[in-house]
Amino acid sequence: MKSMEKIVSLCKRRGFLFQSSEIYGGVQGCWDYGPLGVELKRNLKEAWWQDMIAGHNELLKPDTAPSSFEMVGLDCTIIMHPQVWKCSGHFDLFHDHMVDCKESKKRYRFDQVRGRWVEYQDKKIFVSTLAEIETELDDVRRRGMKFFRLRNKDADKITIGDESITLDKLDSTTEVLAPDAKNLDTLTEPREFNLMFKTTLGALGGEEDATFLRPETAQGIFVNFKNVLDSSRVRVPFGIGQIGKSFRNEITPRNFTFRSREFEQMEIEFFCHPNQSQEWYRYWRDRRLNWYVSLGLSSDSLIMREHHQEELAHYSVGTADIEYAFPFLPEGEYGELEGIAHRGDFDLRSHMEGKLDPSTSPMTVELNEHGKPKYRGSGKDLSYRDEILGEKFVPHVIEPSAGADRGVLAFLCEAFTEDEAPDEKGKMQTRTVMRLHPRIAPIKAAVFPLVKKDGMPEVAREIYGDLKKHMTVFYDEKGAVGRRYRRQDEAGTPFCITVDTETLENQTVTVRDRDSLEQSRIHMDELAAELQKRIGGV
RNA sequence: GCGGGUGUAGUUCAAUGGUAGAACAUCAGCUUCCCAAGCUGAAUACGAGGGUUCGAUUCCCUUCACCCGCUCCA
Repeated sequence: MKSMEKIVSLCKRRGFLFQSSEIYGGVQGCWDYGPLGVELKRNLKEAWWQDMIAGHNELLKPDTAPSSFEMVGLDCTIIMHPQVWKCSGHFDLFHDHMVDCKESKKRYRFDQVRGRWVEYQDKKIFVSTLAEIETELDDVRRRGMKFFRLRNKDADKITIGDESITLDKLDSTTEVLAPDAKNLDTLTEPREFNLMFKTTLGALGGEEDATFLRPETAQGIFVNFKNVLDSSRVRVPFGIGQIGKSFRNEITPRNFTFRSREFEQMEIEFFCHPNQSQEWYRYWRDRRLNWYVSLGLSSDSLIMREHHQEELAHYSVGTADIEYAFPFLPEGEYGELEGIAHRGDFDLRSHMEGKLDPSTSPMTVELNEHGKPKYRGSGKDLSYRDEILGEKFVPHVIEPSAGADRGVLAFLCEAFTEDEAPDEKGKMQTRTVMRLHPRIAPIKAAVFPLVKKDGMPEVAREIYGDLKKHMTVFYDEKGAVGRRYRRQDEAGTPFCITVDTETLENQTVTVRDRDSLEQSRIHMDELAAELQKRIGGV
C-alpha cells in the first residue's frame, strides 16, 4: 500500500527531503533536499536539460516534429524590472481581492462574485451567486424569494434588476446576500492577497523601488528574446529553455512539496511561425508526456488533460496539463506536473506594445481610464524577420512548463514499493524499495566487500575509487551484506557490486540488480562500461 | 483563512502532575562467504513561548508545524 505517510517518513529518514528550518519549527510551504534528494533532483534537472536542450540535434528532424529546430538555454535573474510583471499580467492577476463570508466561512474572489439587486416592498437587497451565466438569473430569483419568504405564486411581487454586476462595482457590501449565506452583510472587507513575494531593490528603497520575486521563469526568456536572437544566430522555429527558482505566496501550501512557496521550474518557450503553432503545440504536448514515461512514470498513473475551450484564453489554440495520480489525492484525481500552453503572441507583443487585453480579438493594448496604455511595454521591436520567407512576424509561443519539485515528488511516489520476502528464519519481512529509474537514482552503484577480511575491503575500495570517476557510488563494509543491500534498496540504488572470494581469484565481481535481485558476474575492468550501459541515457 | 485532529529519540509508537520506555534504525567491538542473523556496549526525544503549581512532557493560554475537510490554486 502506497501511503503518503510512509513516503514522507522514508524521505526524512533517508535524507531525501526535510522541512525547511526544522529546528525552529519549520516554515510552511518550504522544503529542503537532503543528501539523496539533492542528487535525485539534480539528476532529474540534468536529464531534462540533456534531453531538451544540450542533447538536442538541430540537424535532424524528429519523427513527430513538423521540422527540425534549434534549442538553446538561458539563466535569468529572479529579481527583474517591475514593469515585467505589469506587462505579463501577473501584477493584476496576482493581486486578488478576496472576501470572506462570516456565516459560511467561505472565501470568494471579490471581482468574480456577481449578482443583482432584488426589491420587495420597501426593501432592496443585493443577491449574489456563483451560478453560471445561463442559470444566474434563476438562482438570484430563487434565493431572493427564499430570503423574503415568498412562495412561487408570489414570484411577480419582487423586482429583479436587469443588470448582472460583480461585487467590486458596489459601494458597500452591507446589503449583500453572500452566495452561501442566509443573512445579509456577512462579507468581510475585501482584502488583498498578494501571491507574488514583494521585495525592495536597494538597501534604502521605498515603495517606488518595490519589485517582486519572479512567480515564473518564463518572463526572463521573453524579455531576452531579442538578445538571444542577436547573439546566437538561432532561427525560428527554436526554443529557449531555463531551469530556476520561482516564488508564489500560496494561500494554502499543502501535500508535502506539491504546493511549495519556493519551487523550481523547468520551462521552454518555443517560438514558431503562427501558421505552424498548432502542429508544434501537439508535438510538444506528446513529447513531454513521453518524457515522463521514459524516466519511469507509469502511463497508467499519468493523464493528459486538455483544457476545455472555455478555459482557454481566446488567442490560445490549446493548453494541456500532464497530471499524475499522486497518492495524497483521492482515487481518480490527478495533480499537475507540467502545463503545455499555446500562448500565441501575447507575451512578446505585451512586452513590445504594452500589456494586451486577452479578451479582445485581435488583441489590443489594455487601456486605463484616460485612454492610455494601462501598462506600457518596452517599445522594443520583438518581431522576427524570416530572411528566407521574406516575412516579418511576431512568433507564436508554445510553453512546456514543468515543476521540478513536483517531478521529483512524482518519481519518489512512483518509486516507492514494499514487498515481502522471508528472512532466513522463514519470517516474512517487508522490503522497502525505491524503484527509481537508474538515470535519476541518487546513487548509481554501491560497492561492498562480502566480508571485512581476507583482503576483500582493499579490492572493493579500489573498485570504488575507479567507479567514482564515472558516477555517484557508495562504499559500505559494515554489517551483514544483506543489511547493506536493503539499505541501498531504500535509497533507490539500482546496482550493488560485491567483492567475494572469487574476485580474489579471477577479478570478477557480482552485480546485484535492485529490482530482480539477480546477480551476474562481471570482470572488474568492464564494470564501468557495463554499468553505464545499464544506466542508459547519457 | 475557517473547522477538526496531531506534535515524545533518526523512524514508528508507549507511559506519566515528581527518575520518560520499547521496537526498528544509527555508532563501536566481536562474529559473519550473498539479501534487515546473533552477542556486547554506546549515543539520542517531550515543537516553541507564556501561565497555573513547591514541581508541568502531562493542566490552561498563545504560537509554529504537520494531517483531514472546506477555501484557494494565475
